[in-house]
Amino acid sequence: MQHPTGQMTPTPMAQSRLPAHELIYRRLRDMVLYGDLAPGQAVTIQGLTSQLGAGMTPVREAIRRLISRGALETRGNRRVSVPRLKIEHIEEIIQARKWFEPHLTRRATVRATAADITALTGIDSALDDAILAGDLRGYLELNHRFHRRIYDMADSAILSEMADGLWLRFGPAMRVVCGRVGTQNLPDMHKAAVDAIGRGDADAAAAAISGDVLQGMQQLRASLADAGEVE
Amino acid sequence: MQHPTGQMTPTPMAQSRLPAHELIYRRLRDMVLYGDLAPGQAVTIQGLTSQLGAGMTPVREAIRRLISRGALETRGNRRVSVPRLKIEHIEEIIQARKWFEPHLTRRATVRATAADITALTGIDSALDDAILAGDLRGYLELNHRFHRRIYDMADSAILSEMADGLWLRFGPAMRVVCGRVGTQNLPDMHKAAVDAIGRGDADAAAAAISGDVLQGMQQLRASLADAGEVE
DNA sequence: GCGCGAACAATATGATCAAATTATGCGGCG
DNA sequence: CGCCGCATAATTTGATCATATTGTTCGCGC
Repeated sequence: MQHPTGQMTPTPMAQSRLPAHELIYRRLRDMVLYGDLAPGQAVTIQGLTSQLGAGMTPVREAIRRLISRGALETRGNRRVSVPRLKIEHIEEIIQARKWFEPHLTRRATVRATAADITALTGIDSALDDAILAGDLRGYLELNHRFHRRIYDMADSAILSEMADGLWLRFGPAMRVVCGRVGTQNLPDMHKAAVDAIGRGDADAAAAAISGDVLQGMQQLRASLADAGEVE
Repeated sequence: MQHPTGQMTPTPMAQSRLPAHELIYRRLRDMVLYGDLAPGQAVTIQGLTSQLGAGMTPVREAIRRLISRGALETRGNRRVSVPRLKIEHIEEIIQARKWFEPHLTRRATVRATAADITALTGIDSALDDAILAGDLRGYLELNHRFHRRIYDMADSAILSEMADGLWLRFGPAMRVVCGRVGTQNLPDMHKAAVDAIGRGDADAAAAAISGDVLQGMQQLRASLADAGEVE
């Protein structure tokens, strides 16, 4: 029962008794995560207060939290904007995910319940639909949800939070790249992963997830190397 | 009302005026990091406003940032306190550092300059003094500075930030443990590490740092396993 | 043991101040 | 006569605060 920082939304059944700064944070986080905010775009605090109809303080706190997680950055002295992902930062993210993802997948595999398997299968099925429909936003959201479900299964609060934080960094760039490439030839080794997890084969599951992640990250890197700038 | 009589920041040079929320954040972070706040201790926002002589908004933002990094937690619904490190969380931190530290050390080794070596040597020398003097706070601070200097040398903004964030989680517990054990028999494989970095021997450097970190973390785990509760 | 209310602490707002960016106007130079 | 650069004004935006509001805790009387 611990999501005090609120970077994870475990259940969609959220209590509406949550403070405003928490709600604002989640909305802003999702906007970053699923590409509603473009890389380089400025994020003004007063713009958000009017756009979201909220007061200044909750918005400020939400922005600070996003900055703290690397989802936003302060440029120059005070202005805040969505970071433009640099090539060396992608390298770092690749290195990190190359360790985090198989590690968490292994732990998830040995802890997986039947409910977990059906949940993963369901998410992946919905993800296929989104791909076929060309629903970019749906793809991004379901893909993230798939991986985060595995994080949750791993029962590693700290490591999951760290791995999840990486998504905030490549989210905006991912949106741009997918918008260019299209949703058709996106990596999807999810079925192999779910299968391996269901069999309890941690090695195979870790390999499948690693392959999935690596493929996606390398596509991101390649697309970003082409057009060094993404606006 | 309160005009800063001067920017007498101890070590850094002429730092242009940083916003209050940034200064408060750093002070609070250091308090967590070096054990001025005990695990489980409550952190009230109004207490800090009066203690630090600051307004509410900067304090709130600083606290949010610390929560976001796992340095503080919201207990129940609203109250904020320093987290009590649980044994399973230590396991996670150990796993993470077991990957982060050698990775960053390798990168640091191939990028090390002469200035880096002298800096590391200087920090480690001061650290020895602190140990001899039984200066616990000095030990904690210099030990952290030593490792963070290596992070900086690795030139990996994202990974460094993640690795550094882990310190916020075990900082308070580390203080308690060191207070019990004393500063004498604390791990210090720093000299071997600096030596290896100076030789450009990435493998040896990574091994030394790994040993140093593992030793410290295992001591932490052992001490915490003894007295499950730390007050 | 169980409400009830007082005290306390966090949440949220809008006002106010300060900084930075953009717009503007003036004079000199080509 | 028109263009450029610099200085200054205007506007936008961020930082901070005092205060009102809301929710939580805890002691007191029943």
